[in-house]
Amino acid sequence: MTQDPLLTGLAALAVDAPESLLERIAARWVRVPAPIGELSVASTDQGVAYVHHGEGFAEAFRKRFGRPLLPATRPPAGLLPALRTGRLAGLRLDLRGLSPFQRSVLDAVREIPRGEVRPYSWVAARAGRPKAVRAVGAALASNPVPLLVPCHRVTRSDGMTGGYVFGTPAKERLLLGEGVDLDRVRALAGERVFYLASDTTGVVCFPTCHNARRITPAHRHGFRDLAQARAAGYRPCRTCRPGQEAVR
DNA sequence: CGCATGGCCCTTA
DNA sequence: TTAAGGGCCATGC
Repeated sequence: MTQDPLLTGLAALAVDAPESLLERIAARWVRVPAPIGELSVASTDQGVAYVHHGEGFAEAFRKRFGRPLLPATRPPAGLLPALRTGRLAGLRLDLRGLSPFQRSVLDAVREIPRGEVRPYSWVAARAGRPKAVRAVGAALASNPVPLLVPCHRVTRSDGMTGGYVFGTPAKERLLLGEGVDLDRVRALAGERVFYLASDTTGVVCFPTCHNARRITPAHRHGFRDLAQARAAGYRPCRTCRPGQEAVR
């Protein structure tokens, strides 16, 4: 018998745990529709922690988080709109457990607008680690919340699609669904064009930047690298911010 | 111009 | 503690 108040308190909890304790410890899961098929989504009391596609959701969750998993009665607030519109407003994410580097990578990825793509090197620079390009790839490979943090919008600097947690084909389907003209990106890359400039605005952009898409053909100029664009008198677009990545 | 090869750096085993 | 390897990148034939 102990009179220790802490121990007696803990013993009481074990017998009669308050609902809040369960919610602190366990995660809740739901299945929701997405453009690439059904997703399994796990949330804690802090927000969405895990998005899974395909088989083996429960096993993968247990292996990664090691906490109890219970069914939820409904999707967490903001999840369905976020999947539909790509807007995260009103949706909380639980990204505890990620390293500072991973978090800064995901923060950078969240800057990429729907319908546009950026290179891995751009993400590395925005995350404050311009040379950690491969590490960005590794960090995105373990992105716990794909689609919500849109890592499918990060593509290779040579114009190829690059890898994806849910497979490259899924990545391409998502991008096409958002209106990214992958054929055009590839055609430009085939001509070694990775930047587009407008001689009416004097601005140079990534090809998928919404500003670049409005350049009239007569005023459009393609560049292989930013140095050449700068030499021709163009300054980087303040929206898509080319030049945060390493020079080609 | 296509391919190979170092380089880089964060994570995991 | 260290070593190996990854959703990459730039260079050099």
